[in-house]
Amino acid sequence: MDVRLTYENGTIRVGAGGSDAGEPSLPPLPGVETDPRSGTPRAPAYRYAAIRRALAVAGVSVDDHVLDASDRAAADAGLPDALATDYELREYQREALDAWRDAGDRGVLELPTGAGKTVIAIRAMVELGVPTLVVVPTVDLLDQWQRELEAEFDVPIGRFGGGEQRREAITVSTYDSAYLKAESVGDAFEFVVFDEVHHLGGEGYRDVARLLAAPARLGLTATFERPDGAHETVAELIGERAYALSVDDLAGDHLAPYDIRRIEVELTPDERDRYDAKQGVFVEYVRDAGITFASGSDYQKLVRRSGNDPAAREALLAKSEAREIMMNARRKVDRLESILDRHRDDRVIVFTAHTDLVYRLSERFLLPAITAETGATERREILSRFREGTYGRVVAANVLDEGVDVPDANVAVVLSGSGSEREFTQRLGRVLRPKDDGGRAVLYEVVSAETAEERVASRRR
DNA sequence: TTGACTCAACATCCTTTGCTACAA
DNA sequence: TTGTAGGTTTCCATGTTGAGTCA
Repeated sequence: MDVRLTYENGTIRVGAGGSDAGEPSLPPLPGVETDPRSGTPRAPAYRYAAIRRALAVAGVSVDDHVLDASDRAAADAGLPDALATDYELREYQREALDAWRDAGDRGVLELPTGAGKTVIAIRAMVELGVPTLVVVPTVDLLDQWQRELEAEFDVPIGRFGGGEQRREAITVSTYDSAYLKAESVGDAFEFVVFDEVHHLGGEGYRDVARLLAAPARLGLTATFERPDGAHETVAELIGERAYALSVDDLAGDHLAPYDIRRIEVELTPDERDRYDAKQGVFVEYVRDAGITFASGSDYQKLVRRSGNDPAAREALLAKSEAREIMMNARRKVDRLESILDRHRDDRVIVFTAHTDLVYRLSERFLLPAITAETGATERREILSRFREGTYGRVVAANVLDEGVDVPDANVAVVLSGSGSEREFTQRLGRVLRPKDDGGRAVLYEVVSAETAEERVASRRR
């Protein structure tokens, strides 16, 4: 018996081979179901590798055409000979890559920002020598990867995203463009790299991984686990976490040593009155309605309830106002003044959660500001002046957390932020590139005393 | 090519407590 | 009596991004 495998719009079609007519009697194959309309057995494309393994175990001979497009692309580009690198991996990078290869060329590497995840992926591309798709969350990262790959390899680099749709044997793509194109190019790559792979947990983005047939899959992130538990879906699509290092494993060695200093400020009497009143409305509603917050999704229940329960809506609005009061407290701004004084000669990034505060700080301390409203040109200008030293400090909302090439700094001030461990790790990562003078980095965390922010702050650590 | 705009998607959003209806 | 699941079928608000459209 002989089974024919083909790729079709994001699925693997399992059909009879040429040797005998009719449907073959198949061993149980992972993910394969019979399409009710056409009567054809097929599976989501990400099952391709598992199907191949199951058929091999059952001793079934296979007529495999799934990656024909990938093979043609490899031949056209002269792969694998065209891929080479002189770069020597550091010891932990080598260990990480070996762990991934031992896991069957599948899985996620969890390494802190600045640990050199890109070079590990490039080395993996050289070792596999097959057509590869690199998927990233932002256009900024798209540019960075394209530059790196063009510097390293002597082949044209394709690009999906930022207004360009050009496929090559080695191609970089945004998650959004990959989502739009996955069905039509799912058979053209044998290896796929997901940078900042935690994004793949999003409802829509996970389809990108489902529709690609690529058997080799590498996920890169600094923070694999997601509060909503969706990292389990990522593990199913990409593979389990194969290797992990924390910031502390590398600090002092390959990353700068650092201190975290927590500063508590009191609310002003007026802020305290308003905060207690608003927070009280929320807490009272939660208590009366008997809502518990046993799991993360319980908050969603409250939000849904607010759709037709005016009291729930009022409670949420009150909570939102209370949050704003504690996060933008007046004395945080006063405290920032003394921190900026103390670090006159250092390179400082100030992080906030709200854009209003960014502009207030920008006005009061004459700091260049970056928010979502800052255009691409102006943003590049500010970051480049920060890089060359014209600016010694910059203030930003959540913009600089991820996916942007931010110049080196040695002092971070978190005036406000969410309870997200990911956000905190990313912000810390902004000051951890090793310093020429071997100096320590410092992160200040400014928190309003006796507010919910104390809980928020401990959650993210 | 660019810039301004809209739209959709994603992420965070969290108190110190014990209800109510139904099935086994 | 005891133990367990409950329910919705999208979304109070703010911030951020990429893609697409149009001038």
